[in-house]
Amino acid sequence: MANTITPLAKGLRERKKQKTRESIQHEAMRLIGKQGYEQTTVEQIAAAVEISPSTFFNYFPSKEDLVLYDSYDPVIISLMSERPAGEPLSVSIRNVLEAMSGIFERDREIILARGRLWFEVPALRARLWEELEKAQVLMSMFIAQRSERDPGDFEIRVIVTIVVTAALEAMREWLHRDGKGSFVELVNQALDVVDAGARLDEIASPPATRSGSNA
Amino acid sequence: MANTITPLAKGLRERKKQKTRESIQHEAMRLIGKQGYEQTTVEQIAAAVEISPSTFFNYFPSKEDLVLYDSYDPVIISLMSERPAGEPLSVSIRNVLEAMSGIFERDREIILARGRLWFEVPALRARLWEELEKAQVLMSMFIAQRSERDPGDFEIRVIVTIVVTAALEAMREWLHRDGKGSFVELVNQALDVVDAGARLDEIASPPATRSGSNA
DNA sequence: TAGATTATTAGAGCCACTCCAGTTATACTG
DNA sequence: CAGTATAACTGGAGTGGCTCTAATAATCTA
Repeated sequence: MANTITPLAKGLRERKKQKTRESIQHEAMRLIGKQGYEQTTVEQIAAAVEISPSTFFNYFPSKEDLVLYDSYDPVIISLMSERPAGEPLSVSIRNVLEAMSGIFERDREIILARGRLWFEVPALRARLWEELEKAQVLMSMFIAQRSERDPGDFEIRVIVTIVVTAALEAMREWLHRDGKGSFVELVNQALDVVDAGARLDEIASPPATRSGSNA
Repeated sequence: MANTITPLAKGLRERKKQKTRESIQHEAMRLIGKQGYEQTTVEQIAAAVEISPSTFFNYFPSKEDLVLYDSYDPVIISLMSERPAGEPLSVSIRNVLEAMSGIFERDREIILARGRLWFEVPALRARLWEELEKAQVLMSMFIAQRSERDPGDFEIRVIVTIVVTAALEAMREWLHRDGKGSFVELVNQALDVVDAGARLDEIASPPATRSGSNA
């Protein structure tokens, strides 16, 4: 897929490298789309791109990274850093996503394909979490700065993790609906739940509570 | 570690199997504790228990399961199902954990050791998420039943994922503090954040901040 | 064009994990 | 208590992701 960011490569070396990188990803996605992730071996991908398997690992540290790698992060980070200081995280996310909804719509098909892989292939789902954790660390730093707290602050981390997983759940739902409808809207819905304190009764009518939570 | 649940094995076969299973886990934890997870091979573990590597995989589908496996789930499920219908999930969790705090204190050392592994070894952290997802499905079913909604309901899933990840973050914090202090209390703190709608300003006063964010 | 970098490669090797066929130990039946 | 069904255990061969290394080839710098 044509990359949004084409950093005007300098030397032949750089250009060639970038081309190889893209070739690998392209061929890999093609093969994986046809055969499935687990059924596609690194050897096959390497063969398709006409490089040696060794070289594959020069470009991607693992087969997983191949699928995980995307170019949205810098955009998100940049947008996030433009948000005003006092703003609650969930609001920031709403705004950032709103600003990105164009990109999402444009890349809908690709996001769909990759998203499906994420959730269907256990190895990838697992790795996805790793990536999200990195994102969370970043976000924690943002909020910490805004609020003059420590980036390692427990409450901040909780807030971040809540918001991120809510968004992820929205992604899952979106995939579940086969990419029909607006992803951004689903995230907003998920964030509504967050804002409501994750209580069902704030959303629907509560059933007859014989409650009496002791302790 | 002596299992809480000793189901009064019937035949010799069953008893022997259980003993082997425990041996494997015991020896494995010993080796891992001494050498680290990645440095400990299945072959070594098998050798220590005097079984063949093939047999290892008869007992545990993967090396990861070895560390992940625990016996709290049934307890939690049972306690959860006793919670009254209208109760918000975060409240249920608070109560369930309160009821389990005795167990947590008793098994403190083991939980600490395993917890550290979870978060330090990437492969395990990844698998942990898989397990948590299963737990989330279960919880969704509980709430769905209570609230007469569909178990696949988007909002329910969001609520569940929020609460679970908040609790997990509490676990991380607890480990970060080397197991000092009460785990249950940390979970409560995390759930406070959930209840407050994941907003910092509900917790602390918003600062003046010179914001910084340029771009 | 010479020399320093950097990319590419084959090959050997590690380890988790699978599959299979043969053996051995327990359980059940008459 | 023998005989057979059943399930556990085993070695061995194989796969695939991934690492390391040492040699070679391509590109860049001067």
